[in-house]
Amino acid sequence: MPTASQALNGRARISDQTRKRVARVARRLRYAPHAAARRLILGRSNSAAMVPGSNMTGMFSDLFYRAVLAGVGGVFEEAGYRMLITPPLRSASQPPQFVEMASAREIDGVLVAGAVDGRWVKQTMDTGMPVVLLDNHLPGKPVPAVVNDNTGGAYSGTRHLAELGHTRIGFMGAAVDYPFGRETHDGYRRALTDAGLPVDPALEIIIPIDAERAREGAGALLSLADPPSAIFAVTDMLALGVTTAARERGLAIPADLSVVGMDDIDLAAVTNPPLTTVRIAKEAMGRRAARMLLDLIHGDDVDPRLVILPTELVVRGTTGGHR
Amino acid sequence: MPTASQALNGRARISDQTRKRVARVARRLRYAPHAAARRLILGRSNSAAMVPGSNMTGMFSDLFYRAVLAGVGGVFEEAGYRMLITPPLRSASQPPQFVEMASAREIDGVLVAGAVDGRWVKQTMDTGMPVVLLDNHLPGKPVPAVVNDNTGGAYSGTRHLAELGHTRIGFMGAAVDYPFGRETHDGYRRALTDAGLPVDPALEIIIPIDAERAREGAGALLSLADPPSAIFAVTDMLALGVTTAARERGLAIPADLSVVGMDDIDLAAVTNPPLTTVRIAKEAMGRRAARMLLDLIHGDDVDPRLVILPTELVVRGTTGGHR
DNA sequence: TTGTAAGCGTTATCAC
DNA sequence: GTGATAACGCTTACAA
Repeated sequence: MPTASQALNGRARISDQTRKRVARVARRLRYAPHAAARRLILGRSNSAAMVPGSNMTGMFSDLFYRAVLAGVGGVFEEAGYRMLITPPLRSASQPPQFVEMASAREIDGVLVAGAVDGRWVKQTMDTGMPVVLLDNHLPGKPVPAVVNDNTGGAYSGTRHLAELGHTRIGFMGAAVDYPFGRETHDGYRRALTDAGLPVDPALEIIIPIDAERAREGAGALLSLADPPSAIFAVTDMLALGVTTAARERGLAIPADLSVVGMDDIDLAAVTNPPLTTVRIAKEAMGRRAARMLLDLIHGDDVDPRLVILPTELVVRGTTGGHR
Repeated sequence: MPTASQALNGRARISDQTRKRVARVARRLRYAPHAAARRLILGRSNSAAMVPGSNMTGMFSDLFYRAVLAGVGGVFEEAGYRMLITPPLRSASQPPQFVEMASAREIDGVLVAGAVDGRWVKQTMDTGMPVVLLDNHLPGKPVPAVVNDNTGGAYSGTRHLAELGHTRIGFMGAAVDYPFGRETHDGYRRALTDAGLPVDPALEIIIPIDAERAREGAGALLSLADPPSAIFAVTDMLALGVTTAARERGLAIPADLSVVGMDDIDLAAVTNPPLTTVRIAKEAMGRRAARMLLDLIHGDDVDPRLVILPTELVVRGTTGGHR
């Protein structure tokens, strides 16, 4: 029996002939090793949990996380690791599924994407289970994390509008309870200040990420007595809601209203007109976080603990000079 | 050691005092049983794989499958089962992750939602692993499945329009490679025929499920020399694309164009005007499929193998009489 | 009521 | 280069 194991796993001093014979028989018998038995003796499962944070409404459908997931999946697959996605968080009082999976040693590590209660993260790390945060970080806590430069991204999107001559620039922010919301807001305000523009709270609106809500919100902004001539939205979905609202009011884009989004989802390039946006390195985020987790699992120290990925302004058709 | 096991699992003749003492110590030691060891001896893992079918790519899937997932998750949680979601299908030639997980006995059953290559389903079932299909069925194969009455749903949506006096009723179908596409098309045509209306292929358009594509497609239909006065779309997202296109052309809904969708996603009730649609019992679909899988896992026979859930026409504000 | 021994399927260790 | 043996952590039969 050990011979078979050795042969199949390509481990040790086994003659080529035996190896082939074993392989043939295994195939004929449709033999597949029992995962539980392997992980019991090996002490690892070669799998990790991918946890959709509570801000992640859709799962795969969410265009943002789909790209992130592709990055994570690619690295895992290459490393022979399996990614298990856990269901959306359940009844708040009970520990989420990943906590149980971690304490039962079903997985070797945890990757949390987005908003999560820090308590569960701590509890999981306390058992020695590696955890990496993605698109989120717990300020002040030494939890390894990979995030986008949200502040810098919002800054550059807003600055782009200011440089085009806009002086009344609206802000459509996200009502989410993880740093993304605050950081984008900071970036927007800082850009205004640096451009010598006043901050006007009347031009700021903060809503859940949802194209329909964005449409309504944008409608409100555009109905102002002194409406903005440009709007920075913190995600492309929100920006698309803004363009819809503008269309409904007969406003031409970018002639009457300039719009900048953030993400650069696939859809952004093919809308009419194509969306000017701040590109987030989504796949890179996923890849980086996955590698970090793998390093942690292998016992290597990761440095730095917080990786901040730069954004890139992509100027397309929804922004133009202020008349 | 066995005493501890018995005490914790509430199995046998253990004194209440011992039981409590064991529980206290376990908590203090933060003891959690090792999943791999348990499933090795018990022969089951109390977990099942939830597989997102290959049609679940775009954002449409979001709202539809979220509801389905809620149904599945509820039943599983109640039964003490864990649901593991596998990543979207990878490079086509390799077996998808659920096949490997099944052959390694990592899971006790598989729930596939949507389009899937029948080959992998067969291979999995051949190993004795229970499989249930959800929102999909393999015609002619005895794979247990829970589906919506797509034909009947499309029929009732179309008939509703015919009964309102519309004689030129457009069809916006889904280009997907699982029965849903064909079935909805059948239902539409049958309703026309039964209403004594001619089938005009010029009024039919079949596109990927995507609001943006629907907008373009609807634009084409509405630009016809003799345009339809009503459109039946096979999903709410498509229907929403139609209403957007109509708005762009200055058409009033329902005065100038009646629209019916299918799904009844949450969004449908709050659009302006609210969408008339054919409601799919999404949560019930999930619950039913989950129970079926659990029965199969417990060795019970399920009967019938194919469960077809009825739809319900929900008349709201996007349909009106033909002038 | 409790403790002892066996065994689930795999791999690592060690004689042969 | 190959085969026996032990061990991973747990649960279940069975003996005390």
